[in-house]
Amino acid sequence: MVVEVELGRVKRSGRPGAARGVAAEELRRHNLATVLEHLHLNGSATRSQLTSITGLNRSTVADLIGQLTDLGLVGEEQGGAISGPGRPSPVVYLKPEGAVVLAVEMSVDSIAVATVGIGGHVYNQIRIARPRGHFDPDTTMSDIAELARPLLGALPQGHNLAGAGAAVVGIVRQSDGFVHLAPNLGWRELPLGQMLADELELDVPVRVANDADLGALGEYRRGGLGGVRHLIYISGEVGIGCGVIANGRPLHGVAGYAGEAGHTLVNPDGLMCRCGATGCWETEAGEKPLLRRVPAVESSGLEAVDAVTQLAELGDKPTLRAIAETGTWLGIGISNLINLFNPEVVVLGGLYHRLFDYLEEAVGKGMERSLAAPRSMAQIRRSAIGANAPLIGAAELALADLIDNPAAVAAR
Amino acid sequence: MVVEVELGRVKRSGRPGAARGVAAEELRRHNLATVLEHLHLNGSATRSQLTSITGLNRSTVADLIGQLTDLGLVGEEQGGAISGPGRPSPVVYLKPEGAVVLAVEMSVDSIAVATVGIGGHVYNQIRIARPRGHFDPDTTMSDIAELARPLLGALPQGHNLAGAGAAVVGIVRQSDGFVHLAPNLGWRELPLGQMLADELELDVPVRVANDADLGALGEYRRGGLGGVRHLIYISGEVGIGCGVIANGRPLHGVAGYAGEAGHTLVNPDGLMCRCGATGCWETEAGEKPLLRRVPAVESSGLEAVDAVTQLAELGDKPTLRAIAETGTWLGIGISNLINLFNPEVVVLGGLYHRLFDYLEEAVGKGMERSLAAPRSMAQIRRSAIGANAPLIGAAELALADLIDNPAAVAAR
DNA sequence: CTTATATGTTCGGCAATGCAACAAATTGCC
DNA sequence: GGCAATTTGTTGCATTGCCGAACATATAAG
Repeated sequence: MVVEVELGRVKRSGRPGAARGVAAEELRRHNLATVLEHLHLNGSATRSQLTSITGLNRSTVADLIGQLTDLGLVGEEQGGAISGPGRPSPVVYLKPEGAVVLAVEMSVDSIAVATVGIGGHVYNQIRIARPRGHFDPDTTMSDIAELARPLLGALPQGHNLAGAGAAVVGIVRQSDGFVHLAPNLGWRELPLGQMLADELELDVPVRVANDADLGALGEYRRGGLGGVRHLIYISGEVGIGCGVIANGRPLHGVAGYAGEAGHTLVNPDGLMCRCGATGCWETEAGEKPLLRRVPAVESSGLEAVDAVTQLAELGDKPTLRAIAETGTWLGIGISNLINLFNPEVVVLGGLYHRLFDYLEEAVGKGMERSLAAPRSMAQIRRSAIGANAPLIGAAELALADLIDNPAAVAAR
Repeated sequence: MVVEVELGRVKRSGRPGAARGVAAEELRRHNLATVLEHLHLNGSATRSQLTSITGLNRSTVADLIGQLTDLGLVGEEQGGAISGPGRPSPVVYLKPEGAVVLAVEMSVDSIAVATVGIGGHVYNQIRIARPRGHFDPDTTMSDIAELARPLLGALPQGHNLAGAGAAVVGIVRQSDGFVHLAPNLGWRELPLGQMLADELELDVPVRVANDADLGALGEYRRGGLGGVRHLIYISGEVGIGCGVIANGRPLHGVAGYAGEAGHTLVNPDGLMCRCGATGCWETEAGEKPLLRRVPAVESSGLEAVDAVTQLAELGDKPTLRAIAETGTWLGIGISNLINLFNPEVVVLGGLYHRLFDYLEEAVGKGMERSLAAPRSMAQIRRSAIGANAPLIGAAELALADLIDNPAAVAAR
């Protein structure tokens, strides 16, 4: 059988777009990354397993593991694995404290911070609710710093902080973490990456990305999806956010606007959207239309979506109908995405994660309009990591730098 | 400045999905591919230019060029380049006969064959019209073989046939050229790659892909778009086909259905589509709705779209209005694609290429509903290579194997 | 206790790139 | 015409990194 093997990425100085050759050191970087990524995604493995998985020679793998050990990223342990005849192979395990990242999430109605070690170990995590509305960016930065401080203080002795990642509800230029627009926070043209770096006073790179894109990344890398390489993550907050992983790679478009599915057309006869156009998906399937369809919600004292959830749990018929109607529109929009991206999995996050049980059937109905073949390949799933998908994704984003080039990053 | 450098792909035996390490030979493959691809896309370059472009050492580049020369793929020439002080650097040029491919296109109302050398040199090309309708696959295969024979015979002495590529109006599994479905040709579940290989009796690999995907590839690689890495190609034939290049890579989805934009929803109040759903994009913006909107067309003796074109050229008001209405719907669909993919360029091919001048304004109007920012980055263009985009793309698909691994392929 | 088996370890070989020194070919200046 | 400055090709050696073979080690099975 023949499979395609894809080498990783290097950073090198040079002008953008130029075709670059590579030297021998690049081989090493790639092979270190291959081993480390396997451990990160699949957990511990014996040396002999790593040998067969990478296809490299025993002696090469031994050398690679030696280097990762020197970098403080892995350790070895005798006798962990089930063994047959022959000399037992030691189990190689990750040391989470060898590479820790700070993950940050700036969502519509909460901010969250977590410390995460390589392998996905979450040391600590805090999320605090915030009322919706526009926040002064500087206040938000200092709020985050205040949440982060105790978490960083609680990390084990001798840990190695390797980076920070942040998810934000807005359009982000990933190269430098510049936020073009975050309507739900009232932010425009903000050098968020730099601001976070300044405020956190950490001497590590800070990466920023869109929350739905990171939700997709989180689900892709840590959602227990096995070999899935094509997935869509749909997050309902105020609007509808959408992150796409195509063939194992996040889709951004030229400036990070890719996946703005909330403002695609599904109903020309629909209402006017806040974007100025008519009939956008999120005006039919977002939070606002859901609440509009539940008459009882305003009379309750609860936060709106909580009230809907509670009514649904009580089996309130009008509420269930409202959810179903919303779900049908959700499914209609998903059918478009299925036709366009032919994914293996569509993960529902945010609002849809909470209401999944009540939505599922109606979503399936709405999806009926998509082409039968791609629909049959696409599985609709509730988010496995729930509300934390963007936060986990932010950690993955920060860890990716290290995993791509362990020697360069861990050496700092 | 720091740029990302992406290494290419290798073929290696092993189980799919396994993380593979790479050895030294892989470096060479990658560097050969880098040099060859640069020449293929940008034409001749001096050795010193190649040195600075690749970032490799002078002596390494000399060695690489030596190997490509031995493979018969390039030659060197003194004095071609403008020179300043210092020893002049010889110009490295491609020898198109060093790697020739056969390109095939099976479209709705024509079939075409071309012989193309590396660097994009088209030796010969034939296209014959066919009435629409369902064709026996075997007849089509022998028709293609008959067209191909004289073209292959006319190739220069000592040429090296390196592969064949085929574009087909249907859903294709690219790994083995298996056609799931080609509704406009009446084909289902057809091992087209194998059939073509058998019929053509060429001892080279045959690659098959969807025509819109290859239209996108053709425009991307040979459409004179410079550094554009995000583009969408929209081909109007009977339906609407759509090929996407995202960050320089074709988007296929898990089984090749990605880009089936023709059956995305734009108008719930619209007509029933042949796919069974209502309000699909192609029922508003495809060829059929266009013809439906031109009352005069049936009374003319011409082939339908030719008649429309002729009426438009004559300035017939009802026809221009019909085209504009179609164009507006086309633009509405494009606005969805712009929100979802954030491309730099949207190339209009097929039907829309022919009617571009009459469509352009209305398309712009339809696009107004997309988000302002991604819209402002997306340029709508008429196809630069016109009706041949899928055919050129088929050649590029076949040449890609060689470019990715010059030593392995050219050695045969 | 022996044998078969699988894996770690060591060391020499090989492939590919980089580097430095030198040679060659051009421009420009006198 | 000659010479310096500049750029690039060429050559030989150093370095990096992977592979393979031989050997050592640790287990299971009989």
